Amino acid sequence: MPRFGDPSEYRLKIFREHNYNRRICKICETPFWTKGSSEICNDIPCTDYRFYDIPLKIKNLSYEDTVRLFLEFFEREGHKIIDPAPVIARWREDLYLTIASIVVFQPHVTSGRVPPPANPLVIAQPCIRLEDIDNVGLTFGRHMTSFTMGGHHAFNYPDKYIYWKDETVAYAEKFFGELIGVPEEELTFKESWWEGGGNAGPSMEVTVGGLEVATLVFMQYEVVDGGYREIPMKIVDVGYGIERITWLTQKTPTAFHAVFGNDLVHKYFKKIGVAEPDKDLLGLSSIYSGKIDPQNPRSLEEFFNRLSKELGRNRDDVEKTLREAMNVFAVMDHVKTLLLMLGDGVVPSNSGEGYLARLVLRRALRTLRRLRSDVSLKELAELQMSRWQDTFKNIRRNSDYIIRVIEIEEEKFRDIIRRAPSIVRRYIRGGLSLEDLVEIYDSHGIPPEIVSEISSTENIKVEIPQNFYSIIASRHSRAPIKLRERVEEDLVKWASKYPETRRLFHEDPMLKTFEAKILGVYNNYIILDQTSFYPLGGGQTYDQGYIIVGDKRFNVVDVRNINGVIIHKLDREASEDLIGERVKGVIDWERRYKIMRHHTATHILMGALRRVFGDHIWQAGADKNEYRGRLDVTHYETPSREDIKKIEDLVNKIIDERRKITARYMDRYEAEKIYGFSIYQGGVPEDKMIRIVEIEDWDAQACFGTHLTNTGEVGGFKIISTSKIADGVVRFEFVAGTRVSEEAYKMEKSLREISEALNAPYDENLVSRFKSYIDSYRSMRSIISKYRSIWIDNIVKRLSELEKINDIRLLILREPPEEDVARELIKKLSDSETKIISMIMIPSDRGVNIEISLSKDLVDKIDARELIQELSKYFRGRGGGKKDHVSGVLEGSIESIEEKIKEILRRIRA
RNA sequence: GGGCCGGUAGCUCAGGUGGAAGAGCGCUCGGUUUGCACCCGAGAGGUCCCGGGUUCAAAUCCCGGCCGGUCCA
Repeated sequence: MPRFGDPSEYRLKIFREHNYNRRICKICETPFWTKGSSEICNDIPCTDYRFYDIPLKIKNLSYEDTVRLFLEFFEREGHKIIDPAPVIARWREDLYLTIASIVVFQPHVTSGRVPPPANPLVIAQPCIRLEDIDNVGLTFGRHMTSFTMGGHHAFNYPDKYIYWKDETVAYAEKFFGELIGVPEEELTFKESWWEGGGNAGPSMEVTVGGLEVATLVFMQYEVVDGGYREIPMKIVDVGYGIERITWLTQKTPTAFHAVFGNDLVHKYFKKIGVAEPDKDLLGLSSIYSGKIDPQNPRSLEEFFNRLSKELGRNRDDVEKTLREAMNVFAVMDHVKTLLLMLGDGVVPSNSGEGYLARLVLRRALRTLRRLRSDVSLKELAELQMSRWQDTFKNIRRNSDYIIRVIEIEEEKFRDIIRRAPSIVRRYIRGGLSLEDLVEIYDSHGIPPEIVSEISSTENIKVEIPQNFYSIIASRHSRAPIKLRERVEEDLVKWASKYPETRRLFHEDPMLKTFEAKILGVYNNYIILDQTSFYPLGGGQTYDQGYIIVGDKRFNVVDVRNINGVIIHKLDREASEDLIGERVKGVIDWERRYKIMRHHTATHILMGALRRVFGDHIWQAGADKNEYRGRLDVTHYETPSREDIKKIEDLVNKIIDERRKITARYMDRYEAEKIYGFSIYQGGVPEDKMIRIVEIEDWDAQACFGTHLTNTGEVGGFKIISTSKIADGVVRFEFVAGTRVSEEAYKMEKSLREISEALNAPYDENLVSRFKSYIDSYRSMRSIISKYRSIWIDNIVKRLSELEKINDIRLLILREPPEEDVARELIKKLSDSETKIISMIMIPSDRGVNIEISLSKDLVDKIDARELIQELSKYFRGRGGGKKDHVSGVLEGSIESIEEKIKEILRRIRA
């Protein structure tokens, strides 16, 4: 696959007209375009950070200033400003995080199915990328896990051209040259190639004094079988690095100083308890930091060497100071990313997007531990919340939730650390192998550095391989994320030949019977021109019922939706002759109505949960059938009894208020604007017009399902169970309408059974009656234990009366009332007495269960195992045990076994 | 969604090659002692997560399930 596009892709008119020269970098051999005379590409690592020396017109932009400058510039240039989307890509099936501004428009716009909200447009989109999380800090802010991509996009349709490469380069020239004031010879366009998400195209990296400030991508191919095919829509996908530009204009030592503010950086060092590097060290570090390549540990060594040499300082002191500072920067970065994620409602979890939040959080906690800081993450988060809450509204809006969740997660991490020593010790058997290390991390989440700390107290040294985390990664198989259910391919192919089915169930959700025409037949599947049968989808199960054709009746057993064509599965094969026939359809209305009640109840519940718990409640799965509704949501703890009562009361209140329910098609961008992204609870339709189901002033969701006309029709609501199905995901199961009565009956039945078993009347006294039974049960137990000791005393008192054989007393407990007590007794006797053999014999359906115990002094003379062996020879039994205690089963009477054992004992001396 | 680890006394956990259910802390009682994890002695407390299987015998081995933890996507 070619790394670069054809050179002609980059030979633009604008470069020729504006007198740019194409050069090849002497160091990295990358082609680039410049008006200057430099023979190197002006990008790191071929150069140091030279941008500190480049004079600009605009100075000291804050992050917020840069965003405004960028948006307003492109607005003046005819772009419409679009509000940013959440950092959690809830509209994407294949992605958890918004990793670039173009993600906001995928896949619905880029696929051509939905027009963009404006064209061209500009957006300042906060993004999160975790691939380089290990590099954060090391590079002084070149890498950050969260950043804002200043995107300007133009979507060129075959019949509608907006603009392409020349205009894009011209914008960059104007923005960086005229507006920011970068001298023209300092602006460099490096030729490059971009690929991602199945698309590809030439790109150009805009660099200033070693800093890459923008990437201009021209999406024009799709990757097919390792080759490239031109796509009909050509997309300008440009990202300006808002943080980089902020850094460029402020010329602070690190991007963190520029973006977070010097004040916050100072506070972080102070709170964490790490000394800030002095001005000389930091100043020089920043210039050389461009040479650091995190993939190459030696580049870091060289960086420290170079610094200490030029400053004439101790090499190790320099390294220690800077490494600590790098860690502080990493914590700053992680906390900001965490605020953005939590602000958008992610709940930390052991799976899904919640895991990514936990990953960032745990890494911050580990870094703080490495710095030996005892500051709480919560405090550090609060510091940053005041920095960001005006810029990112969701951080302010959900601040209580953010703090609460950080507290909970910190506690969980502390738990792991607290438990770590005993877990690690479990693995230590003379040493710890790599396999042990991997398992400790993989199964218990304890990182090797903590293992090493713990094992060193036991004088065990642990070697941690450099590539530890890639070893972990390689142990895990890669499973595709969020796989969709598949319908058989031949069905899809068949269905695609037919027009979309008219959806009578949407036009009138209360329609019970309908007439239609058969359009297609395929085995036992048929397609109609219109139908009232609801197909499986949106977490609502399909309808059942029957259709009548002439004098034949077919039961409908399954209904599916294939791209708008609804296929009905019948209980038997239908003939193709039926095509064109009129049919009457009848849906199982009782069933459907129950399903609708559960579906509408789900929406009411969703609204209630978001009000009781907060904006972090998102649907993680749902299922509604005629028997019950099930809703899985993201939440950090299982709801208490009080919470559940509150939720039930709230839902029932909404039911009693008879709120209006409306379903209508809306422009998706308008819907997003009015209701927010929370309309996408059950997935995202890839259409311009989306169906919004709204419960008046309570809940609005993009939903395909059938709903009641007002909430009163739900009739009633009861949660029947809640459970935690994964960390951070809570499942609610509930019933609505007439099903509430059925559930109540089930509970009543249990209570009645209890009352019958107690022989007590089924009335309000049942509970106290039950409690008194429990009390008498307890007193019985204590009485029994008294009788037990009487029984034991009796036996002990008569020990002297026992028959002696060869001076050995023989105690036989025949069918004792309690086997366990008898066993306990013979064990105690064997401990306290001498010259005694105690036995238990209990008849069973297989013979006699026998147990023999020897007092300690007899063990030298007699082996209990030999005893049982010998007995089993006579009585066809089996048994074994230890030399002072055996058990087994023998076929014979208790008396005959007793005689035999006496005989054996008499023989012993002989 | 997948992999791995775990579930034993109120708590933290041991036991795990099948053979009589354990420790520390906590609790109760008695003794000792005016002080910050006092000491000594005695005692109570168990569905060894649940269900099935193998076996004379299962906390232990096998299968299924439930619950928790963790890592990866």
